[in-house]
Amino acid sequence: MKITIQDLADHLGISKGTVSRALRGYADVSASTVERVQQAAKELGYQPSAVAQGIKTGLARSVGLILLPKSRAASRPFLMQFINGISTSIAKHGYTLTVATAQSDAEMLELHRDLFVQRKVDGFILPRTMHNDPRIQILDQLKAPLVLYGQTENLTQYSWFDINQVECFRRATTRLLDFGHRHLAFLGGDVPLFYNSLRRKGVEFGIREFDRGEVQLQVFENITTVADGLECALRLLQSSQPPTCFLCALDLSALGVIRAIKQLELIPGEHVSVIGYEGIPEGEFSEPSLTTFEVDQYEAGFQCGVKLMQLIHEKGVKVTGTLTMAVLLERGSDGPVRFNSSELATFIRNRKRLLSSQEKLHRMTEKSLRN
Amino acid sequence: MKITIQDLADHLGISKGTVSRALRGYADVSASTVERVQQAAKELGYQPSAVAQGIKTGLARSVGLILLPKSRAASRPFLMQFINGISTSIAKHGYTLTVATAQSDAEMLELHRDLFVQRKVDGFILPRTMHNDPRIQILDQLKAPLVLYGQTENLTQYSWFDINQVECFRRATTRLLDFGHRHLAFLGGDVPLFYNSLRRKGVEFGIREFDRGEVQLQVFENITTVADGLECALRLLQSSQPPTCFLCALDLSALGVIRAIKQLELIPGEHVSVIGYEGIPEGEFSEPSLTTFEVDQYEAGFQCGVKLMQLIHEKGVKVTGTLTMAVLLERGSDGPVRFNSSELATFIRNRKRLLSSQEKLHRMTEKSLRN
DNA sequence: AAATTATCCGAAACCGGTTTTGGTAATTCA
DNA sequence: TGAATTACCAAAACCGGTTTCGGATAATTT
Repeated sequence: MKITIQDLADHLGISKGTVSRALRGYADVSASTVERVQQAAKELGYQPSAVAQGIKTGLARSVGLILLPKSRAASRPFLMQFINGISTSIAKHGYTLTVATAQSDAEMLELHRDLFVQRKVDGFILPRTMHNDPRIQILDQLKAPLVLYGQTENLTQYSWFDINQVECFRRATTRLLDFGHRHLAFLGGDVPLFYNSLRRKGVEFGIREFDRGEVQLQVFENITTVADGLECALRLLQSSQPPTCFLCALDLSALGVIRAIKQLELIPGEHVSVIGYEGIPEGEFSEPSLTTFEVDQYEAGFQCGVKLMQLIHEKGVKVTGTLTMAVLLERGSDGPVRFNSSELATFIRNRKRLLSSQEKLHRMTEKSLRN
Repeated sequence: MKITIQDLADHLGISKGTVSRALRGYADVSASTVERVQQAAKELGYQPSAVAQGIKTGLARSVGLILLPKSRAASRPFLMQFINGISTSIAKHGYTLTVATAQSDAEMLELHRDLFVQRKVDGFILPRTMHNDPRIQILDQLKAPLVLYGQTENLTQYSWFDINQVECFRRATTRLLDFGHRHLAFLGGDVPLFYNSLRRKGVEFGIREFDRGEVQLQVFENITTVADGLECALRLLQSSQPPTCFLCALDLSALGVIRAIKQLELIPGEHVSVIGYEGIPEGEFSEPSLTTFEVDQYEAGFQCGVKLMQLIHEKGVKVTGTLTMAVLLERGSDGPVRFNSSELATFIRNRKRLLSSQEKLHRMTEKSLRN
C-alpha cells in the first residue's frame, strides 16, 4: 500500500542508495537520474518516512511545546496565534509541532525529559518563563536545544525572544503621569512567572524618572482574571485613598477593573484610567475599549521557531536573544486625570449615596416611556 | 551521550534482542533477566527511541490535529481544553499530539496527506466538520484512521463524537416559546460547517412542535463574531417587527447581541432575551451573564482521543459514534417575554427619541454630584 | 596510446530498535 | 536411560531510510 524507497528503486531499476542520494541532492548523481527519480517520486506519490529518516539522522523533526492547562486564564488568549507562528516557521524545515499537556508542575518536567529522551522531539520552546525555571535545569542536563519565550536569570546562556515589557510599562506609567495622575495602582500577575517582575519594574522606572515626591503607587500581585481585577478594583476604589488609574499586568484583569469602575457608576477613561497589556480581542469590544499594548503572538511564535531551528541545525551557533516592542493601542480606557485621589473618594461616596434615588428616577422614566 | 539498547545490552552482557524482548514482555525471557534488565534500564535512564521503534512497527505514535487559524474567532475559545483532552487520553498509549496549522483550505488538505504519508502521525482528529468534508475524502483514500469531532454525511462509516446540538437548540427554542416569545431570530454561524445546519434544525423542530401559527422566525447566517452579532441585532431591533428573543449559534455572537440590546438602552433578559451556545468564559462575566449551553471541551477531546486509539490499535473494531448533551446554564440573559414585537418596536422608537434628553439630565446630575 | 582524473552508481554498512530463527542446556516423560 | 519437551537466550534478519566505499566507465591529460 504505502510506497517505500525500495519500491521506487525497483520501479526505476536502480539501487535505493542512488534514489536516496538523488533526492537528497548529492553531487555524485547525474542530472538526468535526478530528474528521473524526482519525476517517478511525484508520479508514485513517494515521500520518505520521517520515522525511517529519523533513525539515521537522529532527529525526529519535531519540536515540543508543553502546556499547563490549569493556568487556563492566562494562557488561553495567546495560544492559537503563538502555535500558528511556531508551526509556520518550523514547517519551512520540515518540522512539526508536538503539543503536550501536563496536569502538574512535576508532570510537566517529566514530560520534557521523556519526550526528549524518547527522541519524539529535537528541542523545546518554553513559554511563560519562571524564576529559576526548573524546565531549563532539566533540559540543560540533557543538552536539549531550547528557546525561551520570555526572560529569566542567566539569559546569555540561552536563545530567547521577548517583548520589552519593562519599556512598555515604563511608557504606560509616564503616559499616565503626563495625564496628571498621581495615585497609581499596579495589578501584577502570577508571581512565580518572570514577566511579573519585569512589568512591575517598568512601572517603578517610570515613576523614578518622574518622581517629585508626589506620586503614590500601590502594588498588588496575583491578579490574573477578570474576577480578580473586578474585586481588587472595587475594593481600592471604595477606600479612602483610591488610585485614579490602574496599570494592569494583564488585559483580563484590566477588563475586570473597567467593570468595577462602571459598577460604581463611574466612567472609565474619564473618572478613572486603565491600561492593560497583551491585546486580547475582548479589549477591542469592551466599553470603553481598552488601552493596552498589543503583542504580536504570531510573530513571537515565529521567532521562537526560527531560533530553535538555528540551534538544532547550525552547529556551533551562538545563542541569541531578541527584544521587541509591543504596540500601544491608545483607546478609550485612559485619559487626563479628572479628580485627584481625595476628590475621587468624595465623588464615589456621594455617588453611592445618590444611586438609589437615581434608580427611582430611572424607573419612573421607563414607566412613562412605556405608555 | 544518549544511551541505546546496545549500550544497555553490553552493560548487562546479554544480547540486545533479549533486552528488547525483556522490556516488551515476551514470555521466553526468564523472570530474573527481566528483573535485571528493568533495573538496569532505570539506573541508566534508558528509554527506547520512539523513532527507532516506529520504523519496525510502522507507527509514529502521534496523532494529528490540523487547525486553520484564520478562523480564529470560532476556534479560539474551545481549543485549549480540547487539546488537553486529546493529549491526556492518548498519553495513556504513549501517544503525543502533533498540531499543525494551515493558512488555506488547500494547504490544510495537503498537510493531512503529507503528515500521514510521511508517517509523522498515525491518524487524525478532525474538528469543525464540514458538509462533504474534503479532509475525509483524502484520508479515506489513504485509509488513514480518523475521528470526527462533529457530524457529517455518511456518519455510519466513521468514528465520531458530538454534542446533540439539535436537541440543545430544540430545548432553547421551547424554553423561549414557553417564556411567551413569539418572534424569534436565529443567528447562525459558518454555513459550510455542519454544526450550523444542526443548530438551525433544532430551532425548527422546537417551533414545529409548538406552532399554533403564531410563531415568527427570522434566520440569519454567518454571524460568527461579537461584531457580527452586535451589528445584526442592532439592525433587527430597530426594524418594524423586531424579534423579542435571539437564538445564537455561537456565544460570541450572543455577546454581541447583548451589547446591542444595552446600546439601545434596553435590558437583556427583560426586554429582549438571548441564548447562546458553547459556554465560553466571557459569558459568565457579561452583564447580564449569558444563558447558554456549556460544552465540555475537555471531555470532547478525551473521547475523540479514545476513539482514535481504538481505531489504531484494535484491528477490526467497528467505528462508533457518540452523542452527548451540553448543560444548559440558566443565567441572566433570557426570561419571560415583556413586550410583543410591535410593543417592543414602539418602545424602542420612543426610547430613542428620549435618549438625548435623558443624556442631558444625566450630565446635569453628574455636575451636581461633583460639587 | 597510456595514464590520470571525473563522473556516476551499486553494494554494503549503518542507525536503534523489533521479531524470527535456531541452538543449547535443563526438565520432563516414557 | 534415552527421547521429547521446555526454558532461555544469542544470532541474525528486518524495518526504511542515509551515507560511505569502491569500482566501472567515460573524459581528459600527458
